[in-house]
Amino acid sequence: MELKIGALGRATDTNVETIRYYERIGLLSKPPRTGGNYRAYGAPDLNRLSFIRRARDLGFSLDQVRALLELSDDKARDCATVDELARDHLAEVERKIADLEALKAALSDLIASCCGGTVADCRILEALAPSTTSPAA
Amino acid sequence: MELKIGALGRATDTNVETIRYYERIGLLSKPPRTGGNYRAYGAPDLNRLSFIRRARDLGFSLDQVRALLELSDDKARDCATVDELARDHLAEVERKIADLEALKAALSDLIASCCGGTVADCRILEALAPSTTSPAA
DNA sequence: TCTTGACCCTGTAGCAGCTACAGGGTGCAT
DNA sequence: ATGCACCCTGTAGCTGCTACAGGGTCAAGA
Repeated sequence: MELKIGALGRATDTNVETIRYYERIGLLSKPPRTGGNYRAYGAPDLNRLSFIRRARDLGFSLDQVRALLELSDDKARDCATVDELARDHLAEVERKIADLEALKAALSDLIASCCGGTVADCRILEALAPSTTSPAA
Repeated sequence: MELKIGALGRATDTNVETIRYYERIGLLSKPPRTGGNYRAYGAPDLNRLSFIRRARDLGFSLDQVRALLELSDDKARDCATVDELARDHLAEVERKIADLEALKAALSDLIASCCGGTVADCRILEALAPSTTSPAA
């Protein structure tokens, strides 16, 4: 079972440029080549790339994915590190959500105050503008 | 009232490199220079940069900020466009929150399934790994 | 007067995580 | 023989900054 890069891309829902990029940064190893210098991938590559894509979908950074891959290669190891990585990531996601919630509240306030006049007395722009100091100071 | 770039940066809590960057991309106009070729900013620049920073803090993209600035220059204009921009942005923020919530749920599931063995039977890695097909197919 | 030090200048390269070319080669069908 | 889909390499672009290197300016202190 040999896959060319296009087939691997279709199988994992990954852009071919992205696959080559992963190879370039060492996330995927360089596959053997066919006579015509095409990359020839096998099942392990497919598995590895699928793993990467799932982790990416879950929002892990490439560095985190790299760490997860290394951990999963070392089968005897205690899985506490994996757990920690996931927990750290979860905490990060929660932080982001909190930030966005605050943002959302601020934006909602802004929007609620718009009463549809002209820009000259738009409350949204007013809220963004610096505290009412005369511009020609 | 003249400000050198450092003072403007301190006044608006902005890195000087960022100010120069904003100038380079045309978000701030090129200020006059002193005899020693230093940028000399006035109050309008301070106001404009403050506006930019607040909008950025609210998560507007530089392109959106650019649009807001253009809109606010045209005082006679109907402020519906401003309102629309803000609403679009709010929708975007809400979409991001929803995505992150989904992510959070998936991660929580993952973490809940970890039972602290070795990596060989770590459920987190298992969940990320491709559906149980033999690797050497 | 000289020197130190804080500030300023330009230009370029780097970060994440891809994506999009240009300009060529391969391989199969018609 | 030709067309077309696919592959190759290498490089540059995207967002929104940030971080240099390698210089110039200017005010204060010795």
